[in-house]
Amino acid sequence: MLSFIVNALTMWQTQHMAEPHTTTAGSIRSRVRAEMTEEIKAIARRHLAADGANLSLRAVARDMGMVSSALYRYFPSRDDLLTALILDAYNAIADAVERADAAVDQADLRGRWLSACHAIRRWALANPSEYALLYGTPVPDYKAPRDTTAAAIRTTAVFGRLLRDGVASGRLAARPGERLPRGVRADMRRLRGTEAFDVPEPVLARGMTGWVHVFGTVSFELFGRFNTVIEEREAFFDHQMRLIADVIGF
Amino acid sequence: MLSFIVNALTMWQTQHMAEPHTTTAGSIRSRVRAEMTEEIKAIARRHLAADGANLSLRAVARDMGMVSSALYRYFPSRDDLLTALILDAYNAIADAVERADAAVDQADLRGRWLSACHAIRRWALANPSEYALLYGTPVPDYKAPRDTTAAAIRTTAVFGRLLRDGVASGRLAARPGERLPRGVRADMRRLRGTEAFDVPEPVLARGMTGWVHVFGTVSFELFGRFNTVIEEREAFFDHQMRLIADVIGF
DNA sequence: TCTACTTCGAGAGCGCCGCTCTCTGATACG
DNA sequence: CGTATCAGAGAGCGGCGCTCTCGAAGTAGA
Repeated sequence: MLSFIVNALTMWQTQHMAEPHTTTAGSIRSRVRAEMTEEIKAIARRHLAADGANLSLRAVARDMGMVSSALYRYFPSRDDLLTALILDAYNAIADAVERADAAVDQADLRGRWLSACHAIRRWALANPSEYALLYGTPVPDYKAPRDTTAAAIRTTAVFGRLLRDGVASGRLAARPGERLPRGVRADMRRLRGTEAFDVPEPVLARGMTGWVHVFGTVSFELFGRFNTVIEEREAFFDHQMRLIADVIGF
Repeated sequence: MLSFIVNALTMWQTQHMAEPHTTTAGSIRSRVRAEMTEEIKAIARRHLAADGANLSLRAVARDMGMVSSALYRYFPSRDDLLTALILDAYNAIADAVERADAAVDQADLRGRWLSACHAIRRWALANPSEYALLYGTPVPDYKAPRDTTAAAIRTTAVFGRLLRDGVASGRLAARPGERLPRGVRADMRRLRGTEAFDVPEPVLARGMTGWVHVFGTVSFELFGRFNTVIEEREAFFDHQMRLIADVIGF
């Protein structure tokens, strides 16, 4: 089906043969290959949105106008295609959250927190199947490759920066008499080793409450726990996030 | 395979023929049928625990020593088998939570809250696949039958009773100046219509923070978000639930 | 007790699925 | 220009959910 792209690029190459070194032959193949890969992912995303997590390679291949075995030239297995989608999704939600955070006056910690939280919810509602891929039930024995965890941390790092900015501005600090249980304290201390989360242990612990609560609330809404319970979901979400902002100290 | 049960029961019936009315012939069939149904569910649960949510009817049938089509005498489809498992699981976790709540001095609201929360986490850790079935990504176009929602509410009703007992004892009340956004207030007022949740709107709203946070924390742990982040998970969970107890007012 | 009816399991088969292997024709390159 | 590389097609494997038909066995009523 997409052979017209190949043909077009081949014609393009032929027309420009007089100018060598602008593009090697190899890079043409790889460009076509990259475009095909992107189109496969785009179609796969459409199927994901339509049919939920039961992504069928054969259905994607049909939509591409190719036979299923041909897809294996681009992704060695269904899991690898899913991994690619997951990686893209992690980066997409991180982009959204980073943008939302940056759109607010950097001194307004509470505003940045709320903006970031709503960005997560909006992205999740707009891309429910992809959100479920990231934050829902993990696929049975799917082992997340290293790249995905690196992309996953981008979103949480935004919250880490919020905490650090809060500490830097004096807004956030360990409260007098605030003590953490030994085990919690040990984990928080270890996490401080990561530069993005280098804040006093009690502050970090409160931040994790927020981290859990944002995604917990979004997942509850998306996974249907609010059906027949909460009607005004954006209002409820906003209220919850403000309440947690108070807990954190924003 | 299980024809030995049929045979045994038939023999039993033959031996007791002198005493009519103790068991009608029809009830023998239905007893065997009930035992078969239970065994199918038991095997299905084992498969669920082993292979995750990709439950295969054919595999269950193989373990039962029957051909796959025979299973359809007991469950009209794979979804119906899953529904049965879900229903059982809702009741199992509700049993655990109710027991945990009842095990603590009824006047000790904070203790009851913590006991119930830990019961949820313990049950989830002991039955991860079933927990995922209940609180994880919903199956694409699986429509939860009415029975399941009735069973699902048993667990949340425990938290409702906690709130009501708190209000009755004077421990919980709307705080001076505490106001809810219009949308949230409307939802809370509607929910008060359910007897189990008839507490002042602001108290109910705080209770829902707890509801979301318990399951949010458990899901995060179970779905792997704490990997390489939280090592001391029980301590972290306990800390989180105590923090939320403060928020609620327990 | 004999007969009509119900129930159950087996078997074959349908159209899906992920995945593999082999073959062919087009492209890239020395 | 010949050779090596690569993309796609096609056939096929075993597994899946599910349907239909058939015969054997159990049940119930005269």
